[in-house]
Amino acid sequence: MIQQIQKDFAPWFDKLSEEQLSKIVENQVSLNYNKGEILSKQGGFASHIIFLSDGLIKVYKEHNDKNLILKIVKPGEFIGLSSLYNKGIFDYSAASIDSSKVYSIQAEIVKYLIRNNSDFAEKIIGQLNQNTSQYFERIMSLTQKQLHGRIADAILHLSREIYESDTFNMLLTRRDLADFCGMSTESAIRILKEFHNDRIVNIDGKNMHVISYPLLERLSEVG
Amino acid sequence: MIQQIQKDFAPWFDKLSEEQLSKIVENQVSLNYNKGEILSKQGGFASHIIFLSDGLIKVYKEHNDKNLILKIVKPGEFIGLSSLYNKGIFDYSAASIDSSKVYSIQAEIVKYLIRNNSDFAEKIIGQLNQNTSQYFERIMSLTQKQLHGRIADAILHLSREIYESDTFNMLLTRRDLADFCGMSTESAIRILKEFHNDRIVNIDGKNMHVISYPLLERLSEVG
DNA sequence: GAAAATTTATGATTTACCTCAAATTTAGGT
DNA sequence: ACCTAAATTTGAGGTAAATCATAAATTTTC
Repeated sequence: MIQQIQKDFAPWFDKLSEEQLSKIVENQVSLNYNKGEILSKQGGFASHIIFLSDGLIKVYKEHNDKNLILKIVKPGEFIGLSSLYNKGIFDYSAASIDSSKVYSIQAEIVKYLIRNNSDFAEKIIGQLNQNTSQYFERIMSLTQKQLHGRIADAILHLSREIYESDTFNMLLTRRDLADFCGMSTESAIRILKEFHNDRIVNIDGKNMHVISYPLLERLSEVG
Repeated sequence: MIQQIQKDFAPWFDKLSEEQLSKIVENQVSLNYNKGEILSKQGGFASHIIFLSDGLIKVYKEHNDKNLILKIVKPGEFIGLSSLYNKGIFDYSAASIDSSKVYSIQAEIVKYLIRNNSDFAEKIIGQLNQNTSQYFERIMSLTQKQLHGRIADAILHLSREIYESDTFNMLLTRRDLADFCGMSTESAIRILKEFHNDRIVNIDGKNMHVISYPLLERLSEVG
C-alpha cells in the first residue's frame, strides 16, 4: 500500500521525507468509483484533494440544467487544487466517466506539503499553470470558433492529451462531448457524422479513429 | 524607492527578509506605460513577471484578428504568473488601458521567493486559484449565457471587482467591452443602449452608473 | 429477458446573433 | 484649428446553431 502511494506520487516529489510520506499515508483514503458516480459536488466543502490513480474523471460546472465540462482528468493529476487558499469550496463538480481509483487526501496535508517541501510547491504551481493554459485554449475554442472547429479541438485533445493514440474508445457520451464543446447534443452528433462522412475520422459508436490530423488541425485553425 | 516597493508588496509577504527585499529591488525595473501601449505580447519570452502598481491593464488572447479579453487587471496584482514553471512563454498579450505604472521583476527572482518564502508561495497559489475561479465564471458567462447576461456580468464585474463603485468612468472602449464579452461591437453597443433605456444603468459616453443591481443580477442569472 | 430509461439519430422550424453598410461623433496628430 | 483616423451608432439582411418533434437503437434495471 505504502509502496503504491510512493509510486503514484513519485512524479510530484524530488525528495519526499519519511515524515512527509507517512503524513500522506495516514491522512488519505483510497476510493473506487463506478462509471457515472459523483466524486464532488459544486458548492461542497473542499476539505480534501483528490488524486486520480486510475480511470477517467470529468470536471464540470452546472448552470441552469446545462453542464459545461471544464476538463477531462486522467491518472496522475489532482482534482480540487484550485480550491486551496481560495474559498474552501469546490467551484465545480466531478464525476467518474470510467471505473476510477482515487486517493482522497486531506487538504491540510497538501498545504503542509506546500509549506514544507518547496519542490512540491513548485510542481503544484506548475500543474496549476498548465491547467490555466489549457483553460485559455478552451476559452478560445469555445468562444471564438464555430461548431466544426470546436469538435475538431475536442477530438484532437482526446486523441493527443487524454488517450495518446489515434484510435480510442471514447467513453464520453455524445452529450458529454456536447457539454465539453458548449453546444447542443444534436449539433455534436451531426458534426461527428459529417466528419465521418468526410473521412476525417472513422466513428463506430463510441469507437473513434482519427484518419487525418491535418484536416482536424485545419478545422481547428479556421474555427 | 525601496520604501515604495516594500509598501506595494506588503500584502504579499508576512515576513520578507532583508536579503529577499534587496533581491527584489536589485532585479526589478519600474516602468510607465501610456494608454494603449503593449506590455507583453502573446508568444513572447516570459522572462519577467509584471506587478501592477498603478493603472489598469487588459490581458487578452489574439486569434484570427479577433481578441478576447481574458481579464482586467487592477493594481496590486501580478501579470504573467501563469507562465511560471510552464512553458516560459506568455500565452497572452497585455496592454495598458490607462496610464499604468508597473514593476517588471525577473521571473527567476519570483521563483527564488517561492522556494525560500513559503508564505509567499502560498499567497501566489492563492492568487492563481482566485484567477482560476474567475476564469471559470467567465467560461460559464461566455458559453452559457446570451448577450444580455454577458453584458450584465461584465458591468457587475467592473462595478464590484474593478472600480468598486456604482459609478465609474469605464476606460474600456465599446470594442474592448465586446472583446470582454465575446460578442460583436455592434451587439455590445445595442445592449448597452437597451440597458440605458430600461433604466438598469445610466450611460453617458464612457461614464457608467449602475441604477439597479438586482436587475443586473437577474439578467446574469437567467442568462 | 422484458420493460423502462437513456442515448443516438434525423428533419423541420425558429431565433439569436453576426455581418455588412453607411452616418455621425469623438479623438489624435501636425 | 484642421485633417485624418478611429470609435460609436443604427438599420437591414443573412445565417449558424438551438430548439422542437419524433423515432430508432442501445443500455440499464428489476
